[in-house]
Amino acid sequence: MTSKLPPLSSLRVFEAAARHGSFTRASEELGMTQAAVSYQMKILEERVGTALFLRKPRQVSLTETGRRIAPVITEAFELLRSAFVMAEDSSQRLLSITAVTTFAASFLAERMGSFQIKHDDLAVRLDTSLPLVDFTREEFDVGIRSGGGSWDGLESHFLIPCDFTPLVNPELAESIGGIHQPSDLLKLPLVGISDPWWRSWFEAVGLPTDDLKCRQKSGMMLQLLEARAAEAGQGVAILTPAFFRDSLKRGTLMQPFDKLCRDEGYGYWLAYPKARRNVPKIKKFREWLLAEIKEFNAREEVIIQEMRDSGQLISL
Amino acid sequence: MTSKLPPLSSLRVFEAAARHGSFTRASEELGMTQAAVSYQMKILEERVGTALFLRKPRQVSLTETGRRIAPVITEAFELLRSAFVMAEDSSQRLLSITAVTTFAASFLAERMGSFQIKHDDLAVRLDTSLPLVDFTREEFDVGIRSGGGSWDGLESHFLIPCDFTPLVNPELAESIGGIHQPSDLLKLPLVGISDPWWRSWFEAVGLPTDDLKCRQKSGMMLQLLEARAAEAGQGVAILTPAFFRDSLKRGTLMQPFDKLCRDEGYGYWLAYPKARRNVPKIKKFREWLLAEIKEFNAREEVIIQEMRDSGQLISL
DNA sequence: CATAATGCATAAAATCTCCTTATGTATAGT
DNA sequence: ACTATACATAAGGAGATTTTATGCATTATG
Repeated sequence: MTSKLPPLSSLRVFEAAARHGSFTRASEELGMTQAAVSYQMKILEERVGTALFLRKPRQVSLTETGRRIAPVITEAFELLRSAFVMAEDSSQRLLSITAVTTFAASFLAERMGSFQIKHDDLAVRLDTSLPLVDFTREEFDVGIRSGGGSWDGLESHFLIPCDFTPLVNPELAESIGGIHQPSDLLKLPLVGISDPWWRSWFEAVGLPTDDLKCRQKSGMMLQLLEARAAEAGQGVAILTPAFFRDSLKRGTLMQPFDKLCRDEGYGYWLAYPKARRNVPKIKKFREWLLAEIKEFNAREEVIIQEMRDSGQLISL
Repeated sequence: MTSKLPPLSSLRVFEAAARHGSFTRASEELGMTQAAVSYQMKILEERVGTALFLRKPRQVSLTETGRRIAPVITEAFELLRSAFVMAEDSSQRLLSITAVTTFAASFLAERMGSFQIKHDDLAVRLDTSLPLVDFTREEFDVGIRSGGGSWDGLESHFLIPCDFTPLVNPELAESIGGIHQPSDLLKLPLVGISDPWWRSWFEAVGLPTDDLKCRQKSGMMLQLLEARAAEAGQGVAILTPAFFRDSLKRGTLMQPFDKLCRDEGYGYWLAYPKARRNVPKIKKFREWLLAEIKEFNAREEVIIQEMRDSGQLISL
């Protein structure tokens, strides 16, 4: 039923040759030699079983059959071309981001606007529902992940480290007469008590951790919930303060100590398939994001310095 | 301007894979291995810069982009296919014959009708204006030529030999008291006096040929004119009697002697490009023509025998 | 729940296609 | 006649495509 097509390469050559009425001219357009065009046309004619060109003295001209199919072939190739213009267009117009919730909510949410303004030709889809996207299975362009930053087939750029320190609602802190040393924290409920970050942090400040049971998974995914709980005064949470500058500034959260712990080697990363590193929309996003991160880090330094200077942070 | 197309072979594969939603199924349709399909899709996606399929557990599905271009690609391929169906159709529907005038006028003219009836799906173009067609330069399917039967790149089938003998208008013959021996012919004007056939024939019957000047070219092309002249009583012509059975039967021409000369190895041939021997319309024509020739030869034998028997032919 | 079957990916090796180079032929223009 | 143009052809090689063989993940089955 599906009548077999002639070699497609010969069709492309035919299309050009028919359009120019000249093998030489066609070869120039296609960037190949005249001999190659001649060869391809021979192949094609043999395959079709009919002459498509008449070899006149110093030129070729289409036969009846050739004249009949030429416009159809040309149209078909124009369709193909248009398909790929479409493909580029459509695939360039939508940037799909999958990001871990915390990062999306605290970092991206307030900054995507600037990206949209800068690249108003790009629509953005930001999805936080999937934990660790496999780019070959899900249709995303880039991902923001937490982890070690080394994934198979993926290019990754370090964004920010997983720093953490206890944050607490100031009123809650006041209710126990303020927090002056780490052990004061134990007077309050610990939000996310099974988060391994707690153990790390307590160990780092020299407190016993025997009665802390750690869950397997890091609480990074849950930071947002824990932060809300802490803001609501339900206890102390162990969080990445950089993500909660707003709350810290507003005063719904405070950071008692300057002691930050860090998951060494772990952090937030931008990641995308290596092979697609030069796709324009990905390039645009990468450049924008890394610039934002740079600015973000610079600001963090300033803020932390200010907090130290103003005595808001108890240095341990 | 002409945005470069991805490898066309990969497009064909994509078209099938998209249609089936399965690499394995596509590979079956295309008669290649599943690995090849997988490879081609990888190539294509790299080239386009976007995933076209999502690799789900036990199946693949089109991405947004893939879904967008798939129907366009399919349409393009359908166009291509249709072009070649058209090509076959159109090239199969018209049979172009180039034939030497004599053969066309005397043999084909009265028989083409039977061919048309037998193959009423075929239109026929019969052209006698070109002497020795080069099939690479002129758009003909088959040719009927006279000559040795060995042409470069052409398949050829012997049709009938170049027999010749003098023919004359019976009334003209009567005007000199009838023709009883070859030398009687000399009493009449010889039409086409410079035709080399005259020399051959006179030599064959033992008459001196000193005063005959021969032209280079055989008169085969001119037989028709000479025949008309002879019929009109303007002289004796040297002709292929098989071509003039009508006139002989009607009595506008008569053949005085049974002595036929023959250009050995020369004759009328059916010829066409070797490569096209299996093209249906050519096959049809060949088979029809060879059958007609067979029948024609059988009839000739009968006619000649009858003429001998009835004493119309003087045996030399 | 273990096992088989299905569907795709990948690596290595074998082909095979297609292109180039080099040359030949025919023709048109000078 | 001579030169330039346009196409054809042959040989050789580079590269693309395909196959084979295998692995992996998932679904279906006993």
